[in-house]
Amino acid sequence: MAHFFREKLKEKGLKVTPQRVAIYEAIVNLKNHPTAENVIEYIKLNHPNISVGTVYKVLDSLVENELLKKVKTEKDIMRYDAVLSNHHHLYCIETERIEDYEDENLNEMISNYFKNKKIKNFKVQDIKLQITGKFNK
Amino acid sequence: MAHFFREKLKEKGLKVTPQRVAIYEAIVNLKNHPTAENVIEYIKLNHPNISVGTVYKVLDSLVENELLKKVKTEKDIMRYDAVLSNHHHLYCIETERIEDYEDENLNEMISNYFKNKKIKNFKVQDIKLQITGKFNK
DNA sequence: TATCTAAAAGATAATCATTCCTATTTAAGA
DNA sequence: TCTTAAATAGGAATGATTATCTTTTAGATA
Ligand SMILES: [Mn+2]
Ligand SMILES: [Mn+2]
Ligand SMILES: [Zn+2]
Ligand SMILES: [Zn+2]
Repeated sequence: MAHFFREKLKEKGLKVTPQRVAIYEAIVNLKNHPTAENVIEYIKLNHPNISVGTVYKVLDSLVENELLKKVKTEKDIMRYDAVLSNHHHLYCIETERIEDYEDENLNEMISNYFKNKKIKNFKVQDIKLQITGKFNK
Repeated sequence: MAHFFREKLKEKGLKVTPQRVAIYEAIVNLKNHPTAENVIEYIKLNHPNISVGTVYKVLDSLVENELLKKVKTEKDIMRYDAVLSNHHHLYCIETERIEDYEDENLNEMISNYFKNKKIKNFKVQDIKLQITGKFNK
């Protein structure tokens, strides 16, 4: 589980520290694309002396090294994602909930569409859907 | 130009103030989905006494009343959009540039796709593409 | 047109997520 | 085990945003 992560750190020349492992596991376990604060709260249970600055620095460096991604939101609080595979997001219009949405057919349809239809003056690297709406219940 | 805006304010029961008009025009003219700071800088040219708090308050209330939209980003600085029609965004991976992308065929294709393919436990209200990549120079 | 008043703007302090700084600790290679 | 560059802890600083309080004003009314 954390083995993949340790290997990735080594690949990138980053030291394997308990803080980095804990922060990564927090993101994986918390689901719902947690904030730095969510991560700190979660980690403090088992790792009470972690420093806030460390959490922010680690999150930043993991994003930099492509072990995490940031999620685009309309808030000034950053949220993080441990799912690196190509997927989309469901944004709840009444809560802060953000869920993953995987859909291989959709990916293919969009990728086909942009194989023909080029956008002028723009080289596409990645396409994600932000699907806003309401969760049932 | 600003006539539409004045009418909309009245509809919503909001007073038509010079500050609101100036802020709205700033967003329209600046393009590139400006930040509050961009707006303040722009407005100060013709309206030197505007208060920072007013700008934030007005932006908030215009979003609330659906005269502006927020743009989703990975930064803790909010950006605003005066284009209300259904459109997508091109995000530059190396600069802060965000451009509008309108594509009626694309909208139709996606809308058709989700007419059949329902997402379980989720009622879709709006779908936008965030297209990341690079602008040609 | 002058008067009235709730809403809005201005000025400035407070908040709080994030960043910065630096002394101390530690992962990991020799 | 020793060494050292990298990382962490702890606390101060930053800066976008929000809150508070006073003054002004848009627009309704007489
Ligand atoms: Mn954001
Ligand atoms: Mn901030
Ligand atoms: Zn995700
Ligand atoms: Zn736009």
